[in-house]
Amino acid sequence: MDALGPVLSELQSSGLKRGDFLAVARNETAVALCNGSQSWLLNSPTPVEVLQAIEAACSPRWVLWSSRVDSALPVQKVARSWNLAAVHRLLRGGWNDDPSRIWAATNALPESGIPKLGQLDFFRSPQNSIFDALNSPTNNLVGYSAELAHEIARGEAVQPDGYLRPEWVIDNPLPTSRLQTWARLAFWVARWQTAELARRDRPTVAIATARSESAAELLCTELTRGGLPFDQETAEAIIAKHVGPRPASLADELSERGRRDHEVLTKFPEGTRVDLRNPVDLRAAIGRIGFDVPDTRAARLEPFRDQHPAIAALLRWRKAERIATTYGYAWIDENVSNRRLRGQWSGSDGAAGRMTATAGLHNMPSDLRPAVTPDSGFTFVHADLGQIEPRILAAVSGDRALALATQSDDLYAPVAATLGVDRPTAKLAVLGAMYGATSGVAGNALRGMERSYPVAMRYLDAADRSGQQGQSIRTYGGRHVSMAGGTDPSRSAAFGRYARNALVQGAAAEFFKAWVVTLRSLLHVHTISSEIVLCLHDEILVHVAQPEATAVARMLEESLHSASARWMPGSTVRYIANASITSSWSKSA
DNA sequence: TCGGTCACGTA
DNA sequence: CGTACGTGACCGAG
Repeated sequence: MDALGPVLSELQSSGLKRGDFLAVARNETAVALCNGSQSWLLNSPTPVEVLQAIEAACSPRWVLWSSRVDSALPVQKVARSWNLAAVHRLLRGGWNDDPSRIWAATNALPESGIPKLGQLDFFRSPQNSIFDALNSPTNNLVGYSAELAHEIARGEAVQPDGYLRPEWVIDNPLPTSRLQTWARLAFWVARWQTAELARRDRPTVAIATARSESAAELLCTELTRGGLPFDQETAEAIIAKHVGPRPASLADELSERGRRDHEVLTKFPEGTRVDLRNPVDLRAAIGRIGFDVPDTRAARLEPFRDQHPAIAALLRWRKAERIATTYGYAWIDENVSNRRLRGQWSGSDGAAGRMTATAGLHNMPSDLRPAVTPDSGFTFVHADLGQIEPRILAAVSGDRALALATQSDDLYAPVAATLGVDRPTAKLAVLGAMYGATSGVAGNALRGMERSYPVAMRYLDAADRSGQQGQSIRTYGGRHVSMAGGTDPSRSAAFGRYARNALVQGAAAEFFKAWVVTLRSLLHVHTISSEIVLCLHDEILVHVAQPEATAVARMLEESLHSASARWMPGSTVRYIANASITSSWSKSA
């Protein structure tokens, strides 16, 4: 820590201002920093304190390689950050975000050439070498410092062909000897990414998205660590209702399973031998009792529920089987501890950029939601965004008529009035347009959409055409969505729908994250003892000390307004958050 | 042991 | 023949 004093004063005298990039790489005993002109290595048994002191003195924008490598940025709550992996996914689309790919992108090197460990052809063709690039007047590396050029020339981290050395990339935790280089490289990648975003049609929006996505990564780290408050006893009681009590042994489990199967099998004709878990076999058996179905999905069988006892029994069996296999006792044993259900959170998926989570956090059956309960003395504040996708469509397409409809609490009411159809039809027409539905939408309603909301419809059509032509697209916030493969004629319609949906779903995901990260910092600034414990695409759950619940509910609203104003300045689109204070997740849905 | 298919939960 | 995700059972190839 003795070294911290000089570093602090050097940082301050270097002209580092609030929000300026400061790259950091750390392990358990050391921290490396780079501000572009200088870099430092501090050996410290308490790297956390080092970063906190710098945060307090300078509040920079911390540049991190990724939340996996640097998950322990200890100044998360207040810190501004720039997550190279998250911004890389924004720039390039998809979910690949390892340092070797990020570095390759920064240096305009093809991903196909990224060396794998054990591959010894380091000295590939000299074209595309980083030295050529440095000497080219049109390179992507303009602005590299002499120091970084030397770093590269030394060849420690970077091969002669410009790629990161594979053996350099995989070390975790990072060796202290490499921290300073990691920090230097990070700084320049951040600068390059910023320049790349600044070249976009809407540079301010793109950079704001990059910051928001970076903050969302910090939130994901917190969600992964913190977990979802969960009452195991309640959950096991619900599971028991479906599949019986917790089996005492494997034999017990098997006999319970056999009993459930038997309930269904007896409903089939005498002597039927069918494996309920084998869809091909099952389809044949269903055919023999008179139902010729293309597949055996629940939705397909539902119409015949009352026509044969075997169908009804099978549908009940399916529900129980889902609980037994996916959300049963094993699921609890694997994912629940200390009253928390924990899964791995990711800030953006591979397609349109929604958050994802493992351990069933995003697809837990609603039957089990009553088990999501606050700690004693705490409560939940729950909110979901009402009709978010059509509102987002109104915003990103710039359709003034649709924006006018968003003024209503129920957007579909004015749309129905405009189209001259009933509300359910209006809703189908709007959703159908966004998702590219080809059936089930009344023709006159669709024509009404074209007539009344031409700007929104053209926006969706343009996306559809891009998808069909295999032309990649960008969301409002600047996320690249690859349409590679869309040129396959047999799949062009599917790509059209995919593109259409990606622009709406993707922008909604960006909006949602802007909202939650705003709330996250607002909660912290007001030192409310609360945590965001769940994000579900348009839904958020905050775990909060009871007396502060109403304050949190207020902040939900406040953060929605400030986030939407920042997300699209001057927009007249109205967003709705339905907030409630509740003692279990289920009661709020 | 792996990838593909089916199925199903959530939004 | 609306989209996305994560998960698990089963099948068949290796």
